[in-house]
Amino acid sequence: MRWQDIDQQPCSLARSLAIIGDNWTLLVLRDCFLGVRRFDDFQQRLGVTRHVLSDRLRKLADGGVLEKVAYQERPLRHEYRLTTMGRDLYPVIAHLAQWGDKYLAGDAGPPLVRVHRQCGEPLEAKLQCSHCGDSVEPKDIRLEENPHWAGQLLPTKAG
Amino acid sequence: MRWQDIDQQPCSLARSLAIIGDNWTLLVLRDCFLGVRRFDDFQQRLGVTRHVLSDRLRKLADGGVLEKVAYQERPLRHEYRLTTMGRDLYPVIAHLAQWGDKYLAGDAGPPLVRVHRQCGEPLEAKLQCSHCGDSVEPKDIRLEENPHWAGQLLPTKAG
DNA sequence: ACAGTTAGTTCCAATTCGGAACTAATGGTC
DNA sequence: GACCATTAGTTCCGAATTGGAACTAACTGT
Repeated sequence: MRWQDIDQQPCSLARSLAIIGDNWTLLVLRDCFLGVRRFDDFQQRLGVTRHVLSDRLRKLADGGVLEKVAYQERPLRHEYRLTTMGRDLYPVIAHLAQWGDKYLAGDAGPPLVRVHRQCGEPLEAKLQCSHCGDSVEPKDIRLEENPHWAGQLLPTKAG
Repeated sequence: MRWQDIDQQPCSLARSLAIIGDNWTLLVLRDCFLGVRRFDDFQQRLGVTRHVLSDRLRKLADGGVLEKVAYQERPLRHEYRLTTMGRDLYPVIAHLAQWGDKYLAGDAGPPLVRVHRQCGEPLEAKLQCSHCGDSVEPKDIRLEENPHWAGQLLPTKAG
């Protein structure tokens, strides 16, 4: 199977990765959350080649994560802004950065600290059930298959 | 800059992506959380080619996300198991799958529902501050640079 | 002796990437 | 008017990676 066909899978993770799972794409989104909006700014901060950046921005815009907005005419110029759909990816990025802070920081410690403005404390994100408020680990989750794909999604004991 | 050098960046997200940001890798981890452990099972479920799978499993093991454990000798066979570091990626996968459920599900709805065993309700993950308990959005976060990289990480207004 | 199992490795053509140069549309300066 | 600067890309080429298939290694069972 080719990676580009991964969005055909009946799996929400696979479909998400079809939009944001390419190399460089999550770093583009990191910079979006830092306020970067213009092509050359992305290119200089990331060091990615221009045609790869062009491809990734197009995929993000096609996927609805970013929107391309004209910020001037004569000459016509566009910038890229997060949509609501894009802003909803913030928890993914926050958890991934926190994981890197925990396991991959060097001697100087984490490069950035994310401070919660309202309470002034560094953010410590945990996976919590918003129904009961308890924190959630993998073993606390039971998966229920949508009957439409019954028996096709989960591995069997046989392998 | 080459993607393979991205782990040199002073950015926790970039360093995380150096381990788990390649195509297919997060789908390998999805299957790990479903209990898949063996090479051929990953290969058949994912449809990825064998040498790419081999490469990704090696990177995950080298990165400390999976450990390679012998489950028999004569002939020697290994399986891949999540480490604590690997299990700590569950929030990333849960949020990403939830995002796909919300924005990318087809007419039949999300393929899987993640039920919190303790309370019996479907998991609705939100980014929350574990200090004050409030839910957190991008605009609620202020970034503080580690002085070691002062002025080098965040974009300037000038671009 | 021969098929089956499991975890890979090897080979090749096709695709994608990294690096650099180039284009297009326009404004500002000498 | 000629020339440089800005911005967002596109084009070109050699190198690296991928997808697909076949092959290897080390056994077990019949």
